[in-house]
Amino acid sequence: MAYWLFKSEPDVWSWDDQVAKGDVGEEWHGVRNYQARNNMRAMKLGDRGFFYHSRTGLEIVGIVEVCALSHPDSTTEDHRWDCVDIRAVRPTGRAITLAEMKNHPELENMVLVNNTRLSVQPVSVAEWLHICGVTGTEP
DNA sequence: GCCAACGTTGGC
DNA sequence: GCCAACGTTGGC
Repeated sequence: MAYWLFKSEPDVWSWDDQVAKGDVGEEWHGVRNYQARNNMRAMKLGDRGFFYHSRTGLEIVGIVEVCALSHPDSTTEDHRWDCVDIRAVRPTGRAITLAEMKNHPELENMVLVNNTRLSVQPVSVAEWLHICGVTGTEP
């Protein structure tokens, strides 16, 4: 299983919105960046990801699961853009902010810390376990 | 709200 | 195919 991180501005699509979708989940549409798209194309069913609030909040608030493989983005006719569906699994034991993550040497190579602009990004197993441990979250 | 970083577009 | 101009993201 691989691990990922999904960014969303909570004003547009928040963790609460995601939770409200239940096990049906929601299409992660609107990504118009090749790197982020390629990450989604590489995802497998059951892969897990952190749900991160960008712009407002700047913190990881929950864990999601890939529940549909990459497919055409229903919000555009442009066939270049695909996306997966994700569903909420559980909130993190507590939120962890970007500022806090920057203070953890174990996370110094995390994409989130080094490339602020990639909206769908990989997370290493070590990073995943570290963040789960620190926040009291079942991995 | 500002602006740095980055990605994309398009003229040449 | 290069690169300047432009647009967008997202931290601050």
